[in-house]
Amino acid sequence: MTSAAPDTSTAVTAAAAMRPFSRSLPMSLLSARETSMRFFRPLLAEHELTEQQWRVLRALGTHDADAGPVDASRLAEMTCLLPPSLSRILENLDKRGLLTRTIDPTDQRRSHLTLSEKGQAKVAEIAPESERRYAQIEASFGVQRLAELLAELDALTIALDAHHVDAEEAVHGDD
Amino acid sequence: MTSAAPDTSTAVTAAAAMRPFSRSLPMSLLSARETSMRFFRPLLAEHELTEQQWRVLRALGTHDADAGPVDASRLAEMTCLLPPSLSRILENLDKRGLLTRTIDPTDQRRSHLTLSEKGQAKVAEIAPESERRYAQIEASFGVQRLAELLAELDALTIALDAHHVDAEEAVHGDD
DNA sequence: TATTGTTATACTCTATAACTATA
DNA sequence: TATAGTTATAGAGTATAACAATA
Repeated sequence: MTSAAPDTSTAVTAAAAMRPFSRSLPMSLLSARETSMRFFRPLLAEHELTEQQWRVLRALGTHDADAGPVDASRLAEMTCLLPPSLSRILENLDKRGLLTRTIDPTDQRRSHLTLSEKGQAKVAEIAPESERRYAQIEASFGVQRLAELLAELDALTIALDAHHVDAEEAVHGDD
Repeated sequence: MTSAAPDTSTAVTAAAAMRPFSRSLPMSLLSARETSMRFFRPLLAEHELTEQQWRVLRALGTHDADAGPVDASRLAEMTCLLPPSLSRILENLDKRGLLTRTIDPTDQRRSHLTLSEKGQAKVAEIAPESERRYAQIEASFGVQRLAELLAELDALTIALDAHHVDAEEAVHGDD
């Protein structure tokens, strides 16, 4: 190679130095999520629910009451939704009568969010078919194998979250 | 239980019968993706790229030329984008001079999509810092452990995709 | 007649900032 | 002063259908 080589040789080299697109974690996670969501999207569409609305209903529907009441901040974290997005989803579900909001007596800024009876019925209506489709996923990949994959995914999330908590503390540490 | 039991008892039971929200595959995949994307979002924002635009650049940048040219259909599949979304992203990248489109001589409906020199330079500019952040993920979770997780994710995607290919064939089988 | 890709349309979510009410 | 939650705003992607050009 001589100095007559075009500038782009650097670019090509550097791009080629990246891990292949197909072997990147975010992409593998997205592909896996897309293929798994394909099992559920038609079902949600039948019930006129977006994925995000369903996440909220589902989170509230299976929330363990022993774990304390759910407020908007906590629900946003659970469902991977930003507060403004959640706010509008809650407004929508509230209008449809699926949601009950009660103000926290000890802190009037907070609301305790629960499913209304209608909301519980909606989840109950969808649950059997949802579980049936989930069982197809388990059957295709193996129940045990899927359980191990879930455990690894959760371990990854915890490991990486710790990373960001560190970063956040560093920011506040400047105060 | 008597006939006096309220209707909602069924609802509550069925909702409780669902797997916990935190143990559902789509949710675990989403959480894992969110935490991993947190490593890259600030970087992409610095370069004024959305996640989806970056997926396209990245797919084209590391595409193996031996695997044949990339057309829009194939790129949509690779990047998990719907054709209309991809169409606008390509328009955007084209306007920014990052993209080259050449019409397939053997089928004039198709375009062959590649990075322009500027596009290659853009990817090369971002790649080192992107790889640095990826290395942090590997360090947090373990290189080997992450590789195994990726392999399982890809196996899952293949297993579930086969499911949908079957379903699609069944539809066309009615013709 | 089917396929590739774009355009049209309506809706939803994302993201950031600003704001209100409460603590 | 800080926090919980909503509202404002701009922008982008999602999803379906309809369309033009090509095969």
